[in-house]
Amino acid sequence: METHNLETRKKELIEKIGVFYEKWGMQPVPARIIGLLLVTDKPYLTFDEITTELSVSKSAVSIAVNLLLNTEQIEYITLPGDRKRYFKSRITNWKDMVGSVLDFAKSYSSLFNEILEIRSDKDSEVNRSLNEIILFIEYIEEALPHLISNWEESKG
Amino acid sequence: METHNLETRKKELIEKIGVFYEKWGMQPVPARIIGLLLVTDKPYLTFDEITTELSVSKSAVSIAVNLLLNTEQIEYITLPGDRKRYFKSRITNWKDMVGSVLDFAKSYSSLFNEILEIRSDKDSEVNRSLNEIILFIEYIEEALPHLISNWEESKG
DNA sequence: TTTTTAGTTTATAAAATTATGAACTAAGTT
DNA sequence: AACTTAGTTCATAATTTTATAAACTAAAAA
Repeated sequence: METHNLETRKKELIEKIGVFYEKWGMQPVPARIIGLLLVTDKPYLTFDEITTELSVSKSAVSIAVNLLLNTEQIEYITLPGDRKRYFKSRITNWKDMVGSVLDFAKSYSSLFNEILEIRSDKDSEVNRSLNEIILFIEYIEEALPHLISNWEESKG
Repeated sequence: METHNLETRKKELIEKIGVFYEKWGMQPVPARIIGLLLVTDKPYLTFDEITTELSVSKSAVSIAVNLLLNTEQIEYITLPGDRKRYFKSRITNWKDMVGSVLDFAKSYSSLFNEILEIRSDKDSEVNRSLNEIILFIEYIEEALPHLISNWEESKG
């Protein structure tokens, strides 16, 4: 199989994407795999292509790929009579991401509820703010589906 | 000054808050300071109260407190004729946080624009998704101020 | 002027994370 | 049956992060 190397500019962008995701707590190798799968023009990359394009050990790729599969950030297909897995980014399922932002907001909300319960100074500034945030998150939770469907409509 | 120790349940909640923030990439000590300032009933805590409540060294508190001040997550007041700083959580300014969520979305958007520019396969699935995400973020950016003002109204 | 207070800075130690190579597995090929 | 492929697992090494103690600073108090 012809192994066509990515050019320097693409490699640089992969590093940049890597740093971007690292800042949000992702590990270096998974972050660069995400970048690689977004930058490459090939619809799918194999395990081996990932190791060679990123110059990273098989073990690192193995661990990273499984992490990204578990967190549903990448997926793979297989071809009949071919043991290799063909990986691609799951960015096409980006609407799920919006849902996970909401899940994040809700986990915040339930933590804040716990804080409210333990505080005895019931009418402090902090209590008022925590209450407001909890209510605002509920409001967003309700409004978001409408927002999305409005957007879907607006773009036809 | 009377030093009233926090009870076990509050200490446990501070650890839980700490772990919550750590999962989002925050360092342990800053994460626990955020928790402490949310859980305590005192309106303000001094540097020294933070070190003793969290059983953490002065240097760790010094570094953490400055990090949290720089990222505008806490603030402090001073009292006349008193060299101590009195720290509190900036959670009361939570509406600014909503703005920073948007900033985050915009930084995502500009990264995705860079990816689009470098890709040659202009009508792939990935290109369509990246484009959609960029447009959706623009839409949210426009819609959010209205959403907030509607909420402000609805709660009177 | 000396001491105390309220921190900051720095060198170092301890712990956790990350990456690697080598050995291994399990399926498919020759 | 031996070999190759497509990975996985594990022990170890390298790097980074985090925390500490101790020395330091700058202002205020005694």
